[in-house]
Amino acid sequence: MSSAVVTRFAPSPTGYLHIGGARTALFNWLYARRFGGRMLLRIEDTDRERSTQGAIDAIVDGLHWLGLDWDGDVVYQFARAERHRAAAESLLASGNAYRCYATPEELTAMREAARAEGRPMRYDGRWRDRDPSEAPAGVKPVIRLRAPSEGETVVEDGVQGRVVWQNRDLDDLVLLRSDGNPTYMLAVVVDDHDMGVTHVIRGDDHLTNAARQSQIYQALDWPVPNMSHIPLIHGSDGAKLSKRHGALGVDAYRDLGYLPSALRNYLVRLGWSHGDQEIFSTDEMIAAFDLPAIGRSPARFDFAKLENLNGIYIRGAEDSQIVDAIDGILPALGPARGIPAPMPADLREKFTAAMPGLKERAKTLVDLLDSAYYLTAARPLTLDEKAAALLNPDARARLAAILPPLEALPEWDATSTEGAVRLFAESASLKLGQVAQPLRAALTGRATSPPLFDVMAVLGREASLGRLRDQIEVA
RNA sequence: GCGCCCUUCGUCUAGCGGUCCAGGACGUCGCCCUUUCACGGCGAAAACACGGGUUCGAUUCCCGUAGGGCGCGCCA
Repeated sequence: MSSAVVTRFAPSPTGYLHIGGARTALFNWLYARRFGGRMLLRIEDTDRERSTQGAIDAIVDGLHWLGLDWDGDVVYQFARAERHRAAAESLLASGNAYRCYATPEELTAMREAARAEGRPMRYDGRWRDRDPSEAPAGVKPVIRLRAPSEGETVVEDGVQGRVVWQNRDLDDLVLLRSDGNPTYMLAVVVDDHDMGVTHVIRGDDHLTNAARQSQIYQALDWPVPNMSHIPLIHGSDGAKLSKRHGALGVDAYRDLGYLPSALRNYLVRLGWSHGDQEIFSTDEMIAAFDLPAIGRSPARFDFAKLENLNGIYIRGAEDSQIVDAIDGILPALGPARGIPAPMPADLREKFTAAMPGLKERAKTLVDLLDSAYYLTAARPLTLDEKAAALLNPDARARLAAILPPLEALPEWDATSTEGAVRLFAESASLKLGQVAQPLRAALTGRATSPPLFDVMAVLGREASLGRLRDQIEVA
């Protein structure tokens, strides 16, 4: 077993963990788990201007929430700058790199001229073979890779297949900046090598980088890891996923009421498939996951399908798990609904009691919270005009007439709500629906509301039939 | 502009030369279940971008065209 799989997830901490990154992390995680390997986490914080601790925390939290873990300590790329510099120096020493004294202004002018003349926008190699003695005074050089100018660079991609570039189309990339800091391109290669990464799985926006990185590996005389470039996720209009599409942080999906299990399932099926199977438990995904089954075309993000999956996962979850999940998003959603952030024990009890009915018809936790409105509604509840209108005059009169005698009815068993409701209806010589509709409206104050049985299940635990009557004032 | 990648129902996809007048899922529509909303069941409409090849035979292989995407920074 000399080839144990090592994958890595390497986000740059310049924002939240977005949905595309989450999928990349998931794929790396699945691949490592599938082949008994390890997944490492590396924070690419070499851009000191844009990297923040808040972003690092958001990424770590996001991974935790999604249920993705990593092996070993987190590697911080910036801390390894010395090692990267050494690699650049060795490349200089071996003649595989050279100092370039072109100034940023000069390079910008070069690019603009190239664009204007319709030529490829590449570095022209003006310092590639120039004698260092010609270096202008006062200009700090960068170190560039002396990339092969002829022949081709080939990447045997696990997803894309064999991809070939003509070396003449690839220019001499910068390895070390003039301030002595490594570029991403150098750092990635050195880190992946040092960390023993065997499989690089990332978005296909890195496909071109794969060619250039291959050249660095070759210059360093290191073996090139297996590369797999997975297609990007696009918005519903086919354009690159952006804020307006749902390129939200995973924390936003959590607050939108999605379950991590559902999001994982949705994400794994975006670009990857296993026959006709749509629902995968974590174990099933691990057992079935493989790179060749990943498609090569970009997938559009579809909230409707995510919602459907989420509903399936909500219905299939344990009641207590759903309550826990709700508790988790209360800091974000509770205040607006008047629910304190750790849920009080008594409310938790009500939620749990109502959960069987509640989760049956919710697509998101937010839906569920909305339809559980009656759990926290102020009592007594009034049967307002709107609600009363739902009851036909005849039924309304009979309901009003029958209310007092309800006192005489036996207390119902909270576990047999349906029976109690039927008893209630029969006492008033009304059909079940005739009672249910207005009663539900009264209890929730909403047009579309949770089914009567949910309401009763909870009220039944806290009130006798008689006390229930007191909670509803028929206008 | 140059390079690379992609192209099956609205969307995610199955299909790896004949089993395909193309299968599954979401969504949509209809019916059933239910005196609510859901859930569930049944059913319907809905796709191989276009043009050339190769082949006895192309959704499947090759080449173009069109369309889309990504990259082309001393960002990552």
